[in-house]
Amino acid sequence: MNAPVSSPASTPALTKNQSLVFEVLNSSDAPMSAYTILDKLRDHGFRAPLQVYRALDKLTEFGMVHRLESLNAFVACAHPNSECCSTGHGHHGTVAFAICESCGHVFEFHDHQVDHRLGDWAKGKGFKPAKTTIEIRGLCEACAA
Amino acid sequence: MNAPVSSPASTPALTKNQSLVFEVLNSSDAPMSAYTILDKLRDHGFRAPLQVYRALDKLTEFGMVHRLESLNAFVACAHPNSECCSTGHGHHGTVAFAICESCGHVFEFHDHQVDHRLGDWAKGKGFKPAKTTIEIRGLCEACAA
DNA sequence: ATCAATTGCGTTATGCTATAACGTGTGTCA
DNA sequence: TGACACACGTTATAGCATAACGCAATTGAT
Repeated sequence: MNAPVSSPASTPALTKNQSLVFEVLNSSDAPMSAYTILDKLRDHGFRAPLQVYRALDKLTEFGMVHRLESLNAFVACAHPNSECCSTGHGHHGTVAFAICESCGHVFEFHDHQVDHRLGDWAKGKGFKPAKTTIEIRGLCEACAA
Repeated sequence: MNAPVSSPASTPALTKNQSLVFEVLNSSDAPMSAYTILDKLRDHGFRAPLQVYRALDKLTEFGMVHRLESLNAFVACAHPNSECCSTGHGHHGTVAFAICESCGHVFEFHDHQVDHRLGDWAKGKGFKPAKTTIEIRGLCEACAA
């Protein structure tokens, strides 16, 4: 009984572990590390980091979760139904993040011009992009005040 | 005899450890992790990670070294004398990196329009950027062939 | 039906990345 | 000369991530 469970349709069917991990991330205001997620799920039978990492890998592949490289942490996608996400297949955008170093809040956004500009640079150099990371660390409006 | 040694002028005076770490990074084609640097410097008396991390912190502050967040690794700045670098003070740019996942080579570049665009987004949101990371992972021209 | 391939899962062990906390020596400068 | 700042060395520990094993369930082709 480890197979994915059918679900409402739009989002891919998630397994139990994937759902649990996503729930935890999705109800958090701030990014969480894999180990923090693990701790939140001990009551649900999670014992080892790999259980979390495996779920995170899939969720990331589905475009439901993003990894923040500068934080070694993860957030639920803020625009789950937009085409900007999903590494899996047809997408046309890179997601950018602004991360408040005071309150931890993450703003996710997308900018076509930045995309095009980076894409043009790559074209000019013959570089084939696979994944692009854009992260702005700083202070959000509320915290900068 | 632990104080910085005076040097040619343009670059800040580096201590012995800082020079050693910078030399290692600067003569490498690809980014290196702190621990790889440590191994390269065992012959020079390095014993502990902190010796490397402390030097890297300073070199980064001087703008002579960049940290690649998506790799947990470090590279020597490719444009040491440009104003684009140096987190320390007056600079106007964010550096972007294209990282070849096959050969490991890193291309460092700068794009004002990307900068402005991200800056505009931040202004609009009242977000105060402190440090911006832009990293494109993919395949360089030679490796994509 | 059944066998092979695939995928998810659980567990143990391990490896890599980074920092805390302590004490030492040295140069600066009021 | 005493307070301070800074670089350094060492030990210990914290935090992030994956390798390698074996089992269970599902899928799909023959």
